[in-house]
Amino acid sequence: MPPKTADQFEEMRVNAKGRIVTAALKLMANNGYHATSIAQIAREAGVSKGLMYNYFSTKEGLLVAIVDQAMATGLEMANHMATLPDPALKIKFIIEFSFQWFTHNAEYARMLLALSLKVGMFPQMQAVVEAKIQGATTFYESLFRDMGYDDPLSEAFLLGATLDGLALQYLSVGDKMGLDKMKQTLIDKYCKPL
Amino acid sequence: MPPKTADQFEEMRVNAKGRIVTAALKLMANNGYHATSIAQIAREAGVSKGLMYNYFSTKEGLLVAIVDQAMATGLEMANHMATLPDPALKIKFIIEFSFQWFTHNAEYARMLLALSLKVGMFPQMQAVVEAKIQGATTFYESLFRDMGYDDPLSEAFLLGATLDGLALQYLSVGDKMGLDKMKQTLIDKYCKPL
Amino acid sequence: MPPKTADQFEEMRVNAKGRIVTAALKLMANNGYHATSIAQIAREAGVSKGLMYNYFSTKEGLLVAIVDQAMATGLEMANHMATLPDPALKIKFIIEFSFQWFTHNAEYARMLLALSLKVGMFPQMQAVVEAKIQGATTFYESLFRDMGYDDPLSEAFLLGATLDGLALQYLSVGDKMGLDKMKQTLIDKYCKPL
Amino acid sequence: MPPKTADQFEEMRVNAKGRIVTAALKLMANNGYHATSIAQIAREAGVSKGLMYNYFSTKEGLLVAIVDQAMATGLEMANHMATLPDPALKIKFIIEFSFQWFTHNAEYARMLLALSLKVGMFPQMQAVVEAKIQGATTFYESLFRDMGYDDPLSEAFLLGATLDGLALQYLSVGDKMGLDKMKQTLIDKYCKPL
DNA sequence: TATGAATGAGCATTCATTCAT
DNA sequence: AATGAATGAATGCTCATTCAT
Repeated sequence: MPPKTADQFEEMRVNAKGRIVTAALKLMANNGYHATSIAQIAREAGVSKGLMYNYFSTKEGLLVAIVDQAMATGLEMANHMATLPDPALKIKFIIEFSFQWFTHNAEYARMLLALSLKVGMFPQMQAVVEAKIQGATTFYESLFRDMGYDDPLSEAFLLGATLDGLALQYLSVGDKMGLDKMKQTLIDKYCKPL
Repeated sequence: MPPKTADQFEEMRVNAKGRIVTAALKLMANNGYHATSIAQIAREAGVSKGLMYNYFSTKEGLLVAIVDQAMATGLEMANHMATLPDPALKIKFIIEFSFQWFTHNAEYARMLLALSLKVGMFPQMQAVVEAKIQGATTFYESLFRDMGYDDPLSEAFLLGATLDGLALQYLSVGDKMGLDKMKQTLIDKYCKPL
Repeated sequence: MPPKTADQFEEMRVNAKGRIVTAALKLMANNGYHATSIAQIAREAGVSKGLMYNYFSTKEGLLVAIVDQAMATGLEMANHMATLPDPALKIKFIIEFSFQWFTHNAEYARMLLALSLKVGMFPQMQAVVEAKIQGATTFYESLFRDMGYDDPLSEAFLLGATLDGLALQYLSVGDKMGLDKMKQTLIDKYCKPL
Repeated sequence: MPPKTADQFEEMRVNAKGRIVTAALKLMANNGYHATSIAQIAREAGVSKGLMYNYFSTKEGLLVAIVDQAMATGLEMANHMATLPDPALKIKFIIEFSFQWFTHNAEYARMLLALSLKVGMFPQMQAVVEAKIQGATTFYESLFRDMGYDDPLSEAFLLGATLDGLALQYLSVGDKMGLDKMKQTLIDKYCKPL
């Protein structure tokens, strides 16, 4: 047996850690944070319960890692959006992407929304989340400015809040409002030339 | 004939029940429903765990009592609104009342928002909440119709979602957005003649 | 053994103690001792929980009272049997009465049988039960002697055990054995002239 | 690869599981299923409450394990019996073994008897127990058929019931009946040529 | 790095019993 | 003799976390 290189160990570590995060993400997205036990995650990841505590000191630590991973989704959206030619299309894309996302990742969205209400309890997360919102808002603002809005910052906040609120209502009472029509109304509102 | 009078018993009941509800409200608002245990509530209320089950058959039953109490706030708003002369003023009042309410009852609002994300877990509550939302939406719709909006139902949903979303963001990251300005923007948007 | 007078029955109905015992008997017979709560008994008897402790110092005390009452059933059988002309008919009657009783008072029988297995835990009851068995056995023995059996005492024990055993099996797995046929077999065995 | 070897883990499991079953058996036999708490069993086994749920998913599961173990005793009897040359001897052996068993395993027998009265409450067990009884009865029937009885099935049931009934009486009031004589009477009854 | 047996505090709920009146 | 609010210990069960190896 040749001695393992530091690289190999590192790769294993990353592997196990990655498998754990992936498993936790999947389970928590489907069932929520409280309803997902460490034992389930370990089983899903094909790893022992004990090992999880080598990488994450608590269940909450795992949660933070998951939220980090969730940010990747935002990135994906941003990348695609960069290819679109004008601000109206970009906003249209944001709206459509949001609806698509929270309807197709309902439990995940539910978890993140619930989490955001407890954000004060997780100081580590607070900063990350705030930076994210800040970034998004600044970007939305620039879009609204390009479109010639009077108060692009307020519009940016409002659009963000409205999308969050729609997700919230969808997740609590389902599609009572006619989501497709709602989406169209929103697009009409924001993407027409002023 | 009874060794304690009916009045005495009634007083005891009202007293104890009130203490329990108050304690439960305070704790659940601060920590959430799941993170609040029956034992904590009993301790805070200065009452034995067992007694709670004289008044509420389950933990969920206690929750329902609290939410019912919350509904009273909505009634208060509705009653005041009825005295206002025209739809634009009514909508203005709704917006102002909402901002006022979620900033001055932050922990309460946090609880209700978090709860709405778990509403599927509380079958007893689902129906009550949905009926309430339905009623409010219908009323908002009539206001927008009176104001001559093309699609008053969609506008009603949108306003509700936006207010929820603003509360959500306020509760998670605080007043990063300039709530007062936001409120004005919203009022301008909705209460001007078309 | 005079029959109960109408006065005695009336008194029981009016009398709180009587109502409690009657209620306890009914509930425990239907649902068993453990599954019957003091609160249920009080409700059924139309009496407060507190009052029950004026008459019975514990739930077990109530149990003893019930078993006493159960003895009345045995008396009823004895009285009827006394009118029958010969030992074979008496034994036939005992057998038929037993089958009739444990099939029509299944939960009551279940409770008494279960109780007899715990008899050591209720010293008060032990003596009563033993006296009862002793009396019955002596009587059975005299019947078998009259019928000319070699070892009437053993036959008496055996018949008692067999009837208990049949009740036990009926109560645990139901009528897998064909109770009617079983009864006939038993009658043929014991009531034919030797 | 594992840091404790599989063998080590296996040994721990067997050890702990055995201690739990032993403790549960002792306590339930003495006090009954309902009167024995998980906490008591854990204390008696020198194990934490939580650990019990590594091995038995519910209290009833533990019960099933105990009853399964009891079934082994029946097997022992069956195996020995198979070596006997003729049906009369086999029946004699069954009778002697039964007496031997319930007098020397009194508390165990008490538990199983009490349990059989509650079998409806344990759906898992119902089927197992019924299958076992069915098998035994069929076998007894074949013995009585070989001995030329008219109605071997009824005789099989009757013998089973009588043995159960004798155990019941022995366990509730002790050896008032002269068990040795009783055994002889029973053997005389069943094992003589017709 | 990795295991999984073991822990123990915690959970919601039940119920026989007490007690001030 | 009678009430029923109040108690508190107990129940079966869960699960994040620890630890010897």
